Amino acid sequence: MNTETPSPPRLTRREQKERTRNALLDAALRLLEQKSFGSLGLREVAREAGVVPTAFYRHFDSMEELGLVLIDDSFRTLRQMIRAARAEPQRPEHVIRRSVEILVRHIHEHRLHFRFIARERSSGVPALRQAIRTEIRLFSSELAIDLARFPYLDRWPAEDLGVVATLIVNTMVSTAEGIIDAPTDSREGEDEVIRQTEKQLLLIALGISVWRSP
Amino acid sequence: MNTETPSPPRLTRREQKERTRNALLDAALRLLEQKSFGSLGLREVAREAGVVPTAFYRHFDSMEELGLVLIDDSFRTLRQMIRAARAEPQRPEHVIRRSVEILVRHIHEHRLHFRFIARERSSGVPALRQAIRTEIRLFSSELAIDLARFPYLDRWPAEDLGVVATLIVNTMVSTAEGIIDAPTDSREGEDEVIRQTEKQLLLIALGISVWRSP
DNA sequence: TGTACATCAGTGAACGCGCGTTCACTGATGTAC
DNA sequence: TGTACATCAGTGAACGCGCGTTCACTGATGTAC
Repeated sequence: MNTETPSPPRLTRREQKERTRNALLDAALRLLEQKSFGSLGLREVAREAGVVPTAFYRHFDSMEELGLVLIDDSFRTLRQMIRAARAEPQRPEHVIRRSVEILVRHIHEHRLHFRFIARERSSGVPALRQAIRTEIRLFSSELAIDLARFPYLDRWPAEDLGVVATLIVNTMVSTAEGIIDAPTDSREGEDEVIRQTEKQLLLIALGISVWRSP
Repeated sequence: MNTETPSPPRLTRREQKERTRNALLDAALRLLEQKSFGSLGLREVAREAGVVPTAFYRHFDSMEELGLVLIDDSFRTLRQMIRAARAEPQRPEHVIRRSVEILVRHIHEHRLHFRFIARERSSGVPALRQAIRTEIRLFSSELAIDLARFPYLDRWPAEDLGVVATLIVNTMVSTAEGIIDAPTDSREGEDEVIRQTEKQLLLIALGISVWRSP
């Protein structure tokens, strides 16, 4: 005898709605592997998500709103990564290697998010571009604060810390782009990118060590 | 009495064709200020250029072909800039300031080209992205050769020169993006970008001066 | 627990529109003699 | 120089298609009693 109730509602209305919403977001992310957000259509996303076009409007007012949510999600996970990285104790001589390692792992785990951000950072959709710029600037500021915790750097003027932070973030962004575009199967291109990034960061660190603010 | 022939053909067929072709390229560049190439339509470009959609096919097989021509044109003028810059004698202590100055002037003179390149560098149209990446890589290689002319650097391994060149080019790309997005009227944002770039390049130069290849 | 009603996520038809591409054409420019 | 023909850049009508958005709907889930 089957003791389970015959056909209990597996999902509440709320859960089902959440599920469809995520299906739409995931569908968009998947399609964004191949094309830019500006040329991505509402019907296209709905089709990929397996719902009828009009269902889209139950979740988002427009494609732009969906795009902003994607940006939000992308940076949320990125911030989680940073928080985790900050929490673990770092021996100074390993900071570079370890930071690059964490970044690379995170890129692999959130490849689609990173690809989306990298692509739309300079895109033609003003609202998205603006939102991403703001997040990256925020990110630089936080890095500047982290830098100020290092001995010697703690006496630097905020402006110079900002300049250095921006340079480091730019380098990290290039790294991300390099890894995203490297073919998934071969690890060679990726290892090359990693070595190059480490050298670049080392060069910057050396520059910092002899810097005298003009 | 009018001594001029009444209605001589002002333009040969060839010249007229060239003119329309340029009108199409210019129209596309103008439209690309507001949107990405991937979402730019053939009819849109023809309309902006003042010709009928079908006339487009007399000049390009597809939008993609037009895009590749735009990339070609953009980098052609960039290479002219570099050649001119290389020709003038540089005193080492002014290299950074002078290089940034030249770059900034060139960006102003070819704003639309730069905006296009900056936008499509990470875009969703694979053929264009690929073409731009190739050009930028070429550009880095040339810079690496230039670097090898400096005393001290001439004894560096090619790989390390490449790493440094890439870092410098990345920084210059960021600068270009910053200047392109700064509002045209106010010079404040732009001056800030310039100062920041100079500091970043100086930091890199300092790093170079104490670098020992591991 | 059972019933009667409200809510609302997802459906399906319909709309007007701009798209890329085809085709036969026109008339000014170019060329051969 | 003049004439007769060839070339071909740009035209305009037409096509089928996918788009974003509207609307009235359905039927399962939620709620009040």
